[in-house]
Amino acid sequence: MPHGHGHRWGQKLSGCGFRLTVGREAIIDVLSRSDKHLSAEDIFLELHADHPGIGLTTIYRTLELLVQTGIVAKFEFGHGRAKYELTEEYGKKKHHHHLFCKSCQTIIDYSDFMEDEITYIKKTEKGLAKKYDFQIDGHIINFYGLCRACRAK
Amino acid sequence: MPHGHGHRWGQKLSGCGFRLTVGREAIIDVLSRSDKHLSAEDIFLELHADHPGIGLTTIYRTLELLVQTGIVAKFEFGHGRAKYELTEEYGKKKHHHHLFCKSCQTIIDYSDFMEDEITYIKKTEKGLAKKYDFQIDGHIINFYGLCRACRAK
DNA sequence: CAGAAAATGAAAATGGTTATCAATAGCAAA
DNA sequence: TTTGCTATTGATAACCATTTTCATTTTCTG
Repeated sequence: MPHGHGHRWGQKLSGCGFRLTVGREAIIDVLSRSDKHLSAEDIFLELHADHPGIGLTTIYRTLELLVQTGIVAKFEFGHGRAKYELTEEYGKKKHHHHLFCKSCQTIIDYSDFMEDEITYIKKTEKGLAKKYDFQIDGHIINFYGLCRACRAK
Repeated sequence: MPHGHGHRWGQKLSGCGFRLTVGREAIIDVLSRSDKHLSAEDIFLELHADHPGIGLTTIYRTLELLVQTGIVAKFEFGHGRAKYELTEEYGKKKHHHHLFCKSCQTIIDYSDFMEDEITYIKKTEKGLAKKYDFQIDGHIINFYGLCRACRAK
């Protein structure tokens, strides 16, 4: 097997002319093993035990690369710290959106009610694309509110 | 007429125990007159001719206050600079969402297809609230893509 | 109008993210 | 396998939007 082509993401990266490095592999590995949304620093800390050599700079650079190549999705929930997770195509999570607690900043993934969403999104995308002459590549749906624990406070 | 109660927002602010100041009035005025989404700096520059005394700090502080009191809505499109606009209740725009061009960062407001959205949102909010025991206060829907001009480049 | 408390401006601090640059590592070709 | 070109990296400094600090000014109540 050609070097670095053991994963879909490896194929994708080398296919785009990027090199397969231990840092990149380690970062994707952390993302693969986690079911949460991780910040750059989360990843840095997680990695630091096994790979003390990998600096924050590399994490940021790699994440940007992975976002560009469609391997990772970046989310900003308005609390000043971007969060990352593998995209549907490269991760193990299915299509989902986010429920964000404004108080404790917990993020809940949900995959419910997707039939309704897909219907709505498809229709809206089509209409918007036509009316505004826009090529729509993606969408974000976030619900904001208070989780049970924070309501009790 | 009691001092500072000439506008709905004035009533809201003083009703919440906040003072009516020239700075706050000027900031809301800029937002009222604009039909775009303004950043703190946009507002600062716009204000600087008539109110050279109002500093960026005050803009940020005031915007936060206005967001807290529900007079202003804050948006982050992932390009590192928050944008603000009056909420439906205090502005003149009706319920709308945003189409964001990833290339030129233009924001298009759209109010189309709202019937579909409201149906979908209502149903989903209700379902999510129940399933995840979440009190949902709001939602964000953004579509990302490329506008006509940027596709031509 | 006086006094208490809130609001403000200037300047410095913060904190996440990005640029710089010399050193290192991946990989294609020999 | 070795070589050589280049992409990649780490450390550090720079960035830049946003916050904090604190002394001063303004608002508003009594």
